[in-house]
Amino acid sequence: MSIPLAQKFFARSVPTVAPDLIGATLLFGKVGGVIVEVEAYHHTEPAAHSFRGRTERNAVMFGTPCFAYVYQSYGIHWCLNFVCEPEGSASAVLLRALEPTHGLVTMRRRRGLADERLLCSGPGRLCEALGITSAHNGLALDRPPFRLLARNSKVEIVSGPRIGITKAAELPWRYGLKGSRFLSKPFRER
DNA sequence: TGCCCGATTAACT
DNA sequence: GTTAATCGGGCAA
Repeated sequence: MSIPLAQKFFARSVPTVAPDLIGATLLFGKVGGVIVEVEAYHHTEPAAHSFRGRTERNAVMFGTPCFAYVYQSYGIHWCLNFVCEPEGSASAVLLRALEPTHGLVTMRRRRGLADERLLCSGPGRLCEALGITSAHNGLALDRPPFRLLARNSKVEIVSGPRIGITKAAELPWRYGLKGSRFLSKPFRER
C-alpha cells in the first residue's frame, strides 16, 4: 500500500523532494493522477517568486512545508506548488504534469475536448483539470481535498533545465518520469 | 501612477 | 516556427 506524504516528507531540500515526487499519486477531491513532471524553486535563485522577499502573493511560500502555494500565471492560468524545506526557507516544487488516473470524465469536461494526453500535461492544464484556483492557496497537503500517496515501486527519473524561465535557467531542477507520454515537453536525450 | 514582463496556453503560419 | 490573450507584482519616477 502507498504511504500518505506528510510534513516530514516535504521538510527537506527542494532538489531532494522534487525527484521523490515523481511516481507519487496526487488526488484533489475525486480527481487526480500520477506525478510525472515537477520543477524545484529555491529562494536563493532569481527564478523563484520568493527571491525578492515576502509579498502578499508569495506569503504561503514563507510558511510551513506541506502546504499548497497557488499563483496566477500570465493573468490566465493557475499553477500549483508544494511548499518544502524548514519553515521560512521559502522554497517550493512546481507541479508540471500528471498522468491522469482518477476522475477522467470530470477532468475532460473541465478541459473541454482535450484528449487524455493533454488533460494534465502542463502546469496550467493540470490546475484546470483538477479545479485548482487561488481559492486553494494555503491549503494543507496532508488533509482533504488533497491526498498525496508515495510511489510504491522504483521509477527511472530524468532531469534537465527548467522550462519557461530566463533567470537561473542553467540549474537542472526539472525532473520527469523517464519515457512518460504525459510530460509537458520531452527531456533532451543524452 | 505608469510601465514592463512573466514558473502559459492555444491557435495560428 | 510565431503570437495574442490578460493581469498582478515589482520597480522607476
